[in-house]
Amino acid sequence: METTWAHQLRQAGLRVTRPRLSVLSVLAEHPHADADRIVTGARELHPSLSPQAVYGVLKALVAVGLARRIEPAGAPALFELRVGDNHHHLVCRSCGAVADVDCAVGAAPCLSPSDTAGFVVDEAEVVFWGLCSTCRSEDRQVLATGTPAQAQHHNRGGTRA
Amino acid sequence: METTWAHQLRQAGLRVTRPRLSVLSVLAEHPHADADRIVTGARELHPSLSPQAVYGVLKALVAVGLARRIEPAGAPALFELRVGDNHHHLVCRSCGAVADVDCAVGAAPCLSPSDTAGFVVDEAEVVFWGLCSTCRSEDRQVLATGTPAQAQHHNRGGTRA
DNA sequence: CTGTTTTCTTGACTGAGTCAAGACAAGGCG
DNA sequence: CGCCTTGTCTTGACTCAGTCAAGAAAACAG
Repeated sequence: METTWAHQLRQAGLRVTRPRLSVLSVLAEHPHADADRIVTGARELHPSLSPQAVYGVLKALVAVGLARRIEPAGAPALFELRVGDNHHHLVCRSCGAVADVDCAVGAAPCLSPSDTAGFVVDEAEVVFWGLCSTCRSEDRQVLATGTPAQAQHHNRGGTRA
Repeated sequence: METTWAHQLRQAGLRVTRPRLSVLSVLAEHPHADADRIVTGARELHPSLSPQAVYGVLKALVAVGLARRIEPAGAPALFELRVGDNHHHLVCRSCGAVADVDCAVGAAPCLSPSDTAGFVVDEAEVVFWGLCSTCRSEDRQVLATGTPAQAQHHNRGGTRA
């Protein structure tokens, strides 16, 4: 497995370094991690790793197509290793948890707008907003308990599938 | 026209103030403006207007449903007055220009994911990424002239429909 | 093993947006 | 019409995510 990362890096023309392998391994474990979580996770494998190094690694991985960057509105960017299949995302309004959804309609751009207004479209990005099952039950509990405080972002950047 | 804004504000339970009317009028002229452009534009009507006031006004307008906030990846948030019809957006990768697209499939959520992974979805947000006609011709020109520099973001936050 | 080139570390910096305290204005009431 | 309350705006400090740049370190070709 780890060896596979090395191969993929080399094939992409990137050197195989500990920071890169660490970041890849964190991404494999946490399929929708933000930069901060990646720093924390990768430091278990490479304690001296700096945030800037992670930003650099992520930029490189995205540039060669080994990772993909997604930016749900109002949250820091998330990164995932699932690339090349133009899948979409479910995002929880309450906790920020993200889940993958296979693209129903074949290859990118899986949808086409009715009127392109002169644009040449190459990708359709779809984000489904809603509440994950955990937050729904929490909200019910909150209501049942009588606590009126409205649900806020409890634990941003979740990775629960 | 201006009077209509006043009515809408009052109906929403907001006081009618010069900053709010100025922001609304800028949004009417520039249907996809970012905060910065709104500050600049609104200052023509109300020179002492501060950026923070604009942030406050925008937050209030969004909260009462008079405006909608969109956040294309990699760009500052944009605001629009077209609300309540769950339409979607075309975004130019090169200059950031945004155009509206009517939602092909009825009311929100106009799409439903195949597998909701336990989420309860209430909105499907769609962004079509591509190149606007202007940037396409510019890029062709660049190629024709032999300049190898790849197209970057020339003029973010455009409002061209 | 050595040299070249990429990559990482360290640290300063930017841009977008938030938070908080006090000044000011909108509009209800007398 | 003018005062008073309350919501809104101004001013200014601050946060968070991410970028830029210079030098140190590590990868890999030979």
